[in-house]
Amino acid sequence: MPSVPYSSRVPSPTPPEPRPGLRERKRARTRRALVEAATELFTRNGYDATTVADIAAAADIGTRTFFSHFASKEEVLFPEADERVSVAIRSIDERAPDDRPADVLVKALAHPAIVASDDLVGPRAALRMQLIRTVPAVRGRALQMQQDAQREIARHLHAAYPDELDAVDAAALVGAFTGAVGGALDALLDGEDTPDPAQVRERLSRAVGAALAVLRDR
Amino acid sequence: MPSVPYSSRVPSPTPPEPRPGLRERKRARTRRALVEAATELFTRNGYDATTVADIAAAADIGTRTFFSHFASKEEVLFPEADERVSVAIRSIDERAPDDRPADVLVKALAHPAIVASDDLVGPRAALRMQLIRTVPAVRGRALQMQQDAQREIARHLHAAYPDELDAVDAAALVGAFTGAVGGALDALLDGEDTPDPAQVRERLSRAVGAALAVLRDR
DNA sequence: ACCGTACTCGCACTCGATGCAAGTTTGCAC
DNA sequence: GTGCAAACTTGCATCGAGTGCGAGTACGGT
Repeated sequence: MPSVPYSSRVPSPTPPEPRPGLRERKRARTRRALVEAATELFTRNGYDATTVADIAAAADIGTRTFFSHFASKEEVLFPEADERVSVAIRSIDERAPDDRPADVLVKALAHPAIVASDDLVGPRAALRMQLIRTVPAVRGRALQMQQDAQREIARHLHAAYPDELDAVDAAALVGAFTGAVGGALDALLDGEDTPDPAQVRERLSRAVGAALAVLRDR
Repeated sequence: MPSVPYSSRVPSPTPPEPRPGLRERKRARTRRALVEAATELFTRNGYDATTVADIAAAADIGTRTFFSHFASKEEVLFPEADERVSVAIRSIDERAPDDRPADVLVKALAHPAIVASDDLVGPRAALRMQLIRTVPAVRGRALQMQQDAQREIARHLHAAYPDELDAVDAAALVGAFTGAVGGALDALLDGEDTPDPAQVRERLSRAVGAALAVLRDR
């Protein structure tokens, strides 16, 4: 199995890991070194001016090896799986008996792990957001990941309400929600270089609420 | 001004074109030849197996010239500006006096030019849709275009209702709408290879309606 | 007929990405 | 420990997308 990033060989669905093992620890360290080197170089010299060879060299790793950890240059900006997706999934699975589909989504959005998510703030997240807004390749990748997340969530929502929502309805509902959040976030961060997290969250939930309200009583 | 596609120099907002001129006609013909050659080759051999050099050769044009018509290989799949965006904009500008913001969007969605849009059907559109679903680079590009469209529409909606919708609220509202449509469409075309246009449209509007209804009475 | 400009196109080059075929290291038996 | 297989790293060669440059060609206006 050549050319496919090795990480994909170790899905590790539920942690039955009594001990990571030396090999895996080394590998993780290398991976981390690449992420850090990339962050540093992107910040200092910019995304386009930084080559994959630069990153590998800075991490003291063969250029070829970079691609056994990350499938592409963009990938190094998204080293961890999106926390928010799994939170949304869990919100669906652990729904209250009398929750309507839309309630589940609203509650997921209010979930602590989502509200407190560092995806919007934090040192590396700031760089990520900036690059998403300025580098086409990165933006494209981010949008793809968002669409994948939507599909996944819609799948679960449909499974949770098989009688009331078919697959298409569920996708439309999830799309409306994530679309509202995404649109608001996009507008909200438009001119900002260092947004205040608390303020963003406040403004975001107001805007989403307003959008849903407008839809409700039109 | 090298390397920037020449087409971007000719936005031509409103047609004051008394005569295209030989030069422009030639250029347009070349462009068309490239699109057709690309369509043909993509269909026959697949996207990845077709190089830009192949396309240019098939159109009997220098490889270098391809990039003076299209900024990238993906671009050749989207030769004309998205009709739907301008329709949505026009729907906003020509709104009825008592239309609420959401009404405007709903009406735009029902607009003939959108309902009858060949973006989902037609020979080239089918190829496009298939490649969007299978080739990451194409999907990324399509999603970027959709986000650009959302921003544009939100900007106009905000301008049309400056007192009731600020920029963020407008973006959230438009995001909810387009998200619902996009999500439904994505799910709807999931397994289909040759979807029936009429049926798609019918099912689509039902799903979007359902999503909005669910939001309305949650 | 003349000239400026718009466009074409070949050439050389950079960079991201991949196949291949060694090497090297780890995990696991015995 | 010894030995072996699998996991991982790495250099090398190669391909294709995309760009700067500079020379050539054709159109458009005078």
